[in-house]
Amino acid sequence: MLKQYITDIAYQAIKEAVKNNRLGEMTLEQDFTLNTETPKNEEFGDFALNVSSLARYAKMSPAAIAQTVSEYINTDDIEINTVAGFINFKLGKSFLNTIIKDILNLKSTYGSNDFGEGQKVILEYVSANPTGPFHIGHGRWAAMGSALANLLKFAGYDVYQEFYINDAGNQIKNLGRSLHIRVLQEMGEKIDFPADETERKSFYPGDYLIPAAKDFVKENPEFSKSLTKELNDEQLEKLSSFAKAKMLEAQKELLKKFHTHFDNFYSETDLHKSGKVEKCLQKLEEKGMLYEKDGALWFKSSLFGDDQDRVLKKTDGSNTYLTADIAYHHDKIQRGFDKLINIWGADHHGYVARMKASIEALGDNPDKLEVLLGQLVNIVLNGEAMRMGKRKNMVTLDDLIDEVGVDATRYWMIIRSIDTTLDFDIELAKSKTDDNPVFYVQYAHARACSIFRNAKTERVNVETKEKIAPVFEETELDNAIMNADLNLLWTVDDEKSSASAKKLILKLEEFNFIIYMAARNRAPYLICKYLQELAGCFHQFYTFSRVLTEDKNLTAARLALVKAVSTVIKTSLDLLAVDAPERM
RNA sequence: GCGCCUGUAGCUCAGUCGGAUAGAGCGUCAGUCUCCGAAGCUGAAGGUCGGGGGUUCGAAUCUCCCCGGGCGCACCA
Repeated sequence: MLKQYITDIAYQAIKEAVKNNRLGEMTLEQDFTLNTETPKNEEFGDFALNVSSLARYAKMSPAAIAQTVSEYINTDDIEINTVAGFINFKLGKSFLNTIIKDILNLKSTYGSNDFGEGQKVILEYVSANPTGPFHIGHGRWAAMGSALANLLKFAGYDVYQEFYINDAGNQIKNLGRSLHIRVLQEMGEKIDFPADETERKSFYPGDYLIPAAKDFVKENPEFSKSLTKELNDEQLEKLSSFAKAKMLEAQKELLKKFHTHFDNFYSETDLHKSGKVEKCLQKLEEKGMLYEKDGALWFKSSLFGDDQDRVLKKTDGSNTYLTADIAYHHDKIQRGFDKLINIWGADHHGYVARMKASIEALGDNPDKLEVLLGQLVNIVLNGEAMRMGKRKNMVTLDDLIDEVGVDATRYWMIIRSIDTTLDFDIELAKSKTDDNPVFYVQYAHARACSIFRNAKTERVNVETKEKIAPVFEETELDNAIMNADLNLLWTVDDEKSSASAKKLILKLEEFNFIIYMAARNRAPYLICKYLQELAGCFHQFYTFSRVLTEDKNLTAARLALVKAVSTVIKTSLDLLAVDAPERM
């Protein structure tokens, strides 16, 4: 990427200057970092390097350092000037043309890099209980997780996506007992969920079990008839596993619809059956990490930075949720992953310390686990925020998607940094106006595509009814673009046209840096931000530069730029798994 | 009380892990379609970066103390 290129040039110059004793007391052993940035004010140049950080070593004024270093920079086609402690670089046309050529040649791989060095990453997200439909929060993790997976792959990681099914424990029994009530209702019995608030909490009274009950009765008529208000273990087991399978199936279907792909669904029940949980306990025991107290088995997690020790085996002999989770994460490491990245809701942040503690206790590096804590989602309806999680007005993800569509839902779920609470404004996400960044970006892509359509099809002048011949035959269009003389972009004597073209090309180049930053910070929202800026630059270019003209050569040059733009928009939207429409 | 996140323009948010005059979108106001999609573009107004100390050449950014908001502190999952 160009930023790196500039930084390298500057580093070489500093080296030369030091060798010639021009930088005061500066030596090369000194620990300094150079940071090339894009200036806020574009009049300064295309890139800027701040050398103030060298002042303390050189014992010279930043301005003098900038001046001296700039004398040792020699490159073709870059203009250099210094202001105070800054060295400013202005790129020549050859650089700009090369950027377009690169994009046209690299196509959908433009922007990718090997930052991840092929590290094997297991990315775990959503991991919901199979006890009901997803709520809106799950939607944020699903959108963000799948976008992050795409992004990390693009940045050179080897990513494996996994969904941990929390299908063990009491909640599954509660689900079975809830289905039981719905089945009895189906059979015509007058029965309902307990009215008492606390008792009701161990049931799932949502309507979504009604269709499941209908299916159950259809598939198990005799069994259903034999059911009474009292359940034996065998019956409960049958009901529970039926409901669980139904819920899981619905969840999988929705994930698919939501462009979220998992390589594997990992069942907690299977984990228990495999004996891995017991094995993991043994391992902890052997390492002296366990002790008994008050009839329970405890893990010395406080040795590794946790606030307090944690119970792994309850007094009744059963394992806690944590026990299975420890075994699960241990298993991930055993499967050979270098990096365990989890997306958890902020309400689980207390678990990070104990999870890391368990990894360390089992003899691995706790830094292998990276937990991304996502702040929660509020639904904003008519300008009023509704807390999610309140059972009454819980909006399911399915409802939300039906209301605003997959694309807009995904985009809005990704648009904010994971650290901030997301206000999801339903009306705004639905709106097909310029308030809505999704449409702004998609429109830019559609507009670019429409230029290509027009370039090769006959049009009619609305005013004169005259036919306008296509600029290029379909067969020659691609060739014309690939072989365009890009210097023509700069020969027109229209200040605004060339300025907007240059700004646009530099924005295209910035994509490399954005991918690097977004991957490094695990921050897919940066792609949204970038897309909006890129779309803005393109719209501006479009207003100042007519693409389809009678000058075939100029048209080809501008089409090449438009092609580069649509390529990068498409690549970016693909990373977000949001559609890039050719017309809207 | 302890822990994590957070407070930046009227609103929603950026701010590249200490650097140039703090940015963008929306909203407001003023312009802009005989021509490739006006779902667009141009311009203007708008901020003592929650408050106060500290660190240094330099702080929205680091540190400490207050104030406000969200989430969590189970032998539930």
